[in-house]
Amino acid sequence: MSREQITAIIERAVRKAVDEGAIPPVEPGRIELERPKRKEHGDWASNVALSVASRLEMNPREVAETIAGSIEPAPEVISKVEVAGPGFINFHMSPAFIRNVLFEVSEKGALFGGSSIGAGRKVQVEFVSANPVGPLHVGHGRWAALGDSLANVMSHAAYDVEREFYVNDYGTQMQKFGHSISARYLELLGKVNEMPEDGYAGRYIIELAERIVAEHGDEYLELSEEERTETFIEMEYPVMLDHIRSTLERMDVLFDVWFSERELYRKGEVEKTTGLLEAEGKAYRDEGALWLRTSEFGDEKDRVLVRSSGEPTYFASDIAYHRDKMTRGFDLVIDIWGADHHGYVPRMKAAMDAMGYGADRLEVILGQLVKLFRGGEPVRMSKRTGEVITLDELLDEVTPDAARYFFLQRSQDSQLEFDIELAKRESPENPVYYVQYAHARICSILRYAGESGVDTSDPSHEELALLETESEMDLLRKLAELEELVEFCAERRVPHRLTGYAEELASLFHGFYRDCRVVTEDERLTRARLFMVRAVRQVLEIVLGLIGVGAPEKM
RNA sequence: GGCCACGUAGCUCAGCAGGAUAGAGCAACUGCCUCCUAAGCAGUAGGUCGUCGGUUCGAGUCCGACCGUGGCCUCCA
Repeated sequence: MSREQITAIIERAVRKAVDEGAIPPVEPGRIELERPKRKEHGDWASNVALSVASRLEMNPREVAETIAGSIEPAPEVISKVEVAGPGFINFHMSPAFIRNVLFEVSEKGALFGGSSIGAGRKVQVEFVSANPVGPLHVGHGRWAALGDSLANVMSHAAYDVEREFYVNDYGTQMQKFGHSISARYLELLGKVNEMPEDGYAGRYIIELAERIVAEHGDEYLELSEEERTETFIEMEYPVMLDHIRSTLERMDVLFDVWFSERELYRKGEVEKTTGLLEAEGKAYRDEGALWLRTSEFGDEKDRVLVRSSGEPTYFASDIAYHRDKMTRGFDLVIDIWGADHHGYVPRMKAAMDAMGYGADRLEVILGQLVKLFRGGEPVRMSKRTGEVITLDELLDEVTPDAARYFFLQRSQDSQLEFDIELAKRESPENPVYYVQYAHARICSILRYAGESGVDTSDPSHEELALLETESEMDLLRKLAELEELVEFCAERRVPHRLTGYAEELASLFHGFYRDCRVVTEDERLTRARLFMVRAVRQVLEIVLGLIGVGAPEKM
């Protein structure tokens, strides 16, 4: 709120200075306002004077003084305007204005911090989308945390968000899955059989085969390899899919839509899409294959849609899938992929262009991988033996809250080092507890207030003015930042910034707790502080909710 | 070889469309519980922001080259 107000005030001041001939005619341009890093620099700082002065080739300090002098007084909002440094104009908000945030939190409750920047925009976030041929690995956990929190924060910014999981239940990976089970099945029944070269070697495949033997004995022995593979695929992929779903549920990640690749084929969408592209001249035949002219849309070279064998590529069904997304009316589709798929981005964007939807309607977030550590020692993963730590195993050791918090802590552009020992520790080294503890501590204060029978009704404006110490004002200022934070995280797609804010807010609360006692003999001050503490609790709950972890009342 | 990301304190990382004296946690050291939760607080120490050049009034942030790490370069997914 106050950002727009101050921007408008600056614009008027610049115009006034120009009208009065104090500075030559100049457009203020886009006015940048930022939260200064240092407290002495006030609540907001603007560099208009710096940018205007450089265009006018004037002394920036003088320009700043002139603009600052033209600012209309608004004592109920701004207590002080000053020029500092090379020519910044710093704004100090009035304490009364700062305290108003408490009434806003009280009125809006769980909706506090919401923004309307995304209003009217229908967005889909597609993430995880693992092949249903095995358990989720730890990297999937990171992308689940990332996608879900991004969806949360975009929803809070008024985007109409849908979460989707694309089920790759078709094609090569499924065949490998079926073959692998078949091989283990034969092995268990004493038939000499070699595992397929590129099959899945994980222990879970053996478990699936063991269950089949236990339930069905040798009844599939007589089938041809092909029939057996088909049978096992149909029997077991729903099992894996359920498994994946329940793992995600443990992390409280729920999808609105589970979209099946098979359905695309069954409904003829893949064929229809490649046919359309060919009919429109966007795809052509060469050496028996059908190629999409992706090189005309920024890709390095053209890509195969349908192999010379007549088999569509994964790319073809992915295009059909994105075409389907577009027909569902999303203004924007965000795909979260593993960083190892980055080479795939230009061709998918090219396909969006080729279909006439425009590459801009697809955004791809590339999530970097997770490196597991245990007490500082890297946890080895071997694809050959299948000895990986699955997401489920991680969640057996680490609480889902800790896992989600750790996954979200780093920028998606950075590789994540996840130390299992650290995440397990229920101690101050673990930031998730630090934030949750602030919430629990407030709940304890509120319980205490309730038990001691003090008046907990809302304070008057006069009583609220009793909040005046530095630690109180710092805390109030931080509460007011939530809306900007939500907008920032939503627009830049950087949900990891939520954790930093949560820690800052918790830290300011702990500082306040040190300096100020809430429940005291002073009834009016007690009411004011209780009101503030309830607001802090509400905001912590909101932020923890966006991060996707719980807000415990006791610890 | 080409393309992409990353390189900031001993370690793991933030750093908000270029801004004022570069931040946090951990690890190290020093203090603080007759008091609403010490899962807390306060303090000390720790930096040529990979290197070199460029753009700018101003660069950790933008551009170029180089070095290092990881990933991808298939009619695989």
